[in-house]
Amino acid sequence: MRLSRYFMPVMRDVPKEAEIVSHQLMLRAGMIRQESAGIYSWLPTGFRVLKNIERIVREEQDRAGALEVLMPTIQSADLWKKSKRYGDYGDEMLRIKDRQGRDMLYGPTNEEMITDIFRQGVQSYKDLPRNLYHIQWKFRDERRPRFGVMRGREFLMKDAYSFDLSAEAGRHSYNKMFVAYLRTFARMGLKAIPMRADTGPIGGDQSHEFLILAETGESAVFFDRDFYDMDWRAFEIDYDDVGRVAEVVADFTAKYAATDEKHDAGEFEKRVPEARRLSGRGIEVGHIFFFGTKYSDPLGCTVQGPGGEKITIESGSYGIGVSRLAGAIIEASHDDAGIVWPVAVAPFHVGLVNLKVGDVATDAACLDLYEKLGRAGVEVLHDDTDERAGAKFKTMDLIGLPFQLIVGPKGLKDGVVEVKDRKTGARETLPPDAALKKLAEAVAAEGGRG
RNA sequence: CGGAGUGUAGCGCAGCCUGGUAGCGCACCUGCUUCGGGAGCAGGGGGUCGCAAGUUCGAAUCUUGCCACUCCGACCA
Repeated sequence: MRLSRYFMPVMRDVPKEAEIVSHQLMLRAGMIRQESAGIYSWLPTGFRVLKNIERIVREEQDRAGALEVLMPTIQSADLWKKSKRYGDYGDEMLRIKDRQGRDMLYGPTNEEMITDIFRQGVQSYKDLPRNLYHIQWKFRDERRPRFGVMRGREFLMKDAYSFDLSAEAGRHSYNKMFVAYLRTFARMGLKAIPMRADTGPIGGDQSHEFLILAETGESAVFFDRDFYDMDWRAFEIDYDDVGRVAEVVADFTAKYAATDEKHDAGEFEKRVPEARRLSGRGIEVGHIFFFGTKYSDPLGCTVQGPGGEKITIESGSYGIGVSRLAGAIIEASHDDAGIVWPVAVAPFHVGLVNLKVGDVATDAACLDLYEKLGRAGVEVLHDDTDERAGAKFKTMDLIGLPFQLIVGPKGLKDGVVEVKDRKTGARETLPPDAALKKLAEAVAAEGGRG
C-alpha cells in the first residue's frame, strides 16, 4: 500500500477521551474512531489488525476441529424466553421491536440459537461430537463502557459451542479448546495465563479465563511464577489424542492461577512457595465454560442413542474477545514512541520509507523494493509522501510496523539501505537485495500463517 | 445506576468569573527557502461556541431544562 493513497489519520495530540495507552495509541495511529460510547468504527489500519487477529483465531479453531458458521446479530426473543434468560439478562441486553411489535434483541451471545440449530440438525448419537463456532459482532449494553475497544458495548467475539454425548466426552471437547486457546494467543505473541474462573450468568461447573498481564487490566490476578517458564510456543499437538490433550491441560492447570473472585489466599500460600507467588492485574481475552445440560435440557436438545434411548447433549461454550485483543495486544506491546506490533497481527510487516521523494534514483529503488517485497509475500506500507524524514520516522514508530526499510540517496550512493527493527531499535545497513532477503525471512519466520 | 467532571475549528486548549458578535498551538491550503529523526518565513481557508428555552438593546459568557461524552465504584469477551 502506498501511503499517499491510504487513509490513516494519525494524530500528534492525544484525544482527551482516551485514558489508557492502548486506546490513545489506537486513536493516534488512526486505527479506530469512536462513534458513541463503547461503539467504534474501524479505519483501514485498525481493520487490517482486526482481520489478522480474526484469521489466527479462525485457523486455530479449524485446526482443533471446530466448524465455522455465521449466526445473525439480531435474534428473536422467543428462544431466550424458553431458556429463561430473557428476564435474567437484564439491562445489558439491547431489546428492540420489529415493525410487527415482535420482541427482538441484538445478541449478547448465542447459546440459545446454536443449541436450537443443533437440535434441529442432529437426531442421532452418530452425529456427535461436534463443535460449531462463529465470529460475529455482539452487543452488551454495559453500565460503563470504557478503555476503547477493550470494553466496548459492541464487540467482535469468537464463540464456539461443543456438543457431546457424555460429560467425559464433553471434557475432551473442553480440553481441546483449552489447548487451541494456548496456541491462538501464543501466535499473537501473548502469554495468556489460564485461570480458574467464575461461571457467571452462563452457568456450569468448569470454567477458565485466559488473562494477559497488564497494569491496566480490570481483574486482580494471583499466580505461580512458574508460568513464566512454561512452553508458550504454539506447539504441535494431535487433537484426537485424548490423553495428550488432557496432559497439556493438566500441566497448565496444575499451577496456581486465579482471578480475585476465585482466589483463595490460604490455598495460594499452601501450594506456592513465597518466592514464586506473584500478583498483578490482567486483561481477560478468552473464557471457556463447560455447562453440561444447562441449555440442552430446557431447549430439548437430545439425540437418540444406540439402544433407542434419549440422550441429553452435554455442552460447553468458548469465547475469545477478538476486538478486545487488538487493544490487549497493544497494552502488552508498546513503548514511548508507539505501538510495537507482533509480526503475526501487524497491519503491515514493513514500512518502506522513501527519504527523498522526487529523487529519481531513490524513487526507483523504493518502487523496485516495494514490488519485490510484495512478490515475496511481505505486506508493505510505502511512505511515498513528501513529508520530512523526521515526521515519517515518528509516524512509523507510532503505528508500530515490525520493520522499517529506509531508503535515501546517501545510502544508495554507497549501495546500501537501512533496516530497522521496531522492537529492538536495532539498525543495519546492507545492500538492497540482502535487506529484501532478510525481511522476507523474518516475516516468514514470525508471520506464522497457520 | 450512585458520585465527580467536560462539551468553543480535524486534534489539544484559552476566552466565561466582570455580557458588546471568537482566539492560540498543531494539522490543512498557496508561494519561496529548506530537506537523513516532527523545518523557517510570508500569505490563506475553516467554527449554527453540544441542543433548546429564558433574562437582556445585545449571550460562547448569566438562568433553567435536555442531550452527549469522560473519570471513580458494583458486572463481563
